[in-house]
Amino acid sequence: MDSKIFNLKSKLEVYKAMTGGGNFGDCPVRDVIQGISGKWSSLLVMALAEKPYRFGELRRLVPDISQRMLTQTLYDLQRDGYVHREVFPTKPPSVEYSLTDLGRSMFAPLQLLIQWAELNHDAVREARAAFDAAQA
Amino acid sequence: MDSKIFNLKSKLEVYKAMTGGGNFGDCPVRDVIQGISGKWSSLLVMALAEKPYRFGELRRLVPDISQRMLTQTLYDLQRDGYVHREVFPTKPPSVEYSLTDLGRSMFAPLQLLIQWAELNHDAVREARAAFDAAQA
DNA sequence: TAGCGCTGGTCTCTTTTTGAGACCATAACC
DNA sequence: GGTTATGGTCTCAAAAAGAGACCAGCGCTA
Repeated sequence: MDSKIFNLKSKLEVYKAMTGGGNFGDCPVRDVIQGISGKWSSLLVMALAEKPYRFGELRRLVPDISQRMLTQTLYDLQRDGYVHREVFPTKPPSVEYSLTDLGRSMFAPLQLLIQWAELNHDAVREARAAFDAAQA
Repeated sequence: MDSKIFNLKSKLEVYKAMTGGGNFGDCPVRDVIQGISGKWSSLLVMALAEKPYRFGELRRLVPDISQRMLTQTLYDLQRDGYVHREVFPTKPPSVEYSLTDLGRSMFAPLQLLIQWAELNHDAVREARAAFDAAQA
């Protein structure tokens, strides 16, 4: 009932006003963040932010993803309203995925995080190396 | 082989294997993003951005996290250079976790994503409901 | 002095998620 | 008739996450 996560949220009202009433499953941050923090979500959103892609194109674009996870991640992104899925009646039928307005809206802040990642990749790699060296 | 955190080492081994194999090197974004896109990472970084916390405080603050995952997530965040871990020789010894400069730097864009999540939580929930209704 | 709790973890066991890869129906093309 | 391409699904193994017992050391206190 009185989740401490809500307390955390309260303490973080430095950034926003406190919202009343909340319970266990109602940690908005985690609810939303978890939907886009999957292993492949950000990568796929990043790709679709560039332009719409078809299933096979995405598969070739992100070769490390398994077909199964590509299907599932796109399904989840579609369910959360970030991605639009359209089937074209060609033969064989092709399926195009594109960002919705909500998806584009979400990509704006996500892109900043991605830019940070690109800029600071070396720093993170160095931190890892230093940490592993210290542990050995 | 690191005897410490015996049960938690597999992720580390994967990291090492992939770093050695060069797979992650091909995608800096995924390399970094994956480190902060874990289920609990953003929540813990968010908490530590407010002020340093001790292990037990974090556990009480985020009661849904298991002690095991709290240990591991903090370990991973420390390894990537976002979090500093300091042991104080009190009795019993207490451990304080705080953000590093790199962590604070990363939190800046992360915070924007969190703010987006708070603002658009309702839109995402509605999208989910609509999708589920359409599927039924 | 024998229990009890607090500290920050670790260990084992179970469940959920992810990964690897085979399989499928369709139809055009060779 | 076999090959290619489409966008998937299905199964099984491996990895990650969750639940909860356990641990050592010290202070308290009964």
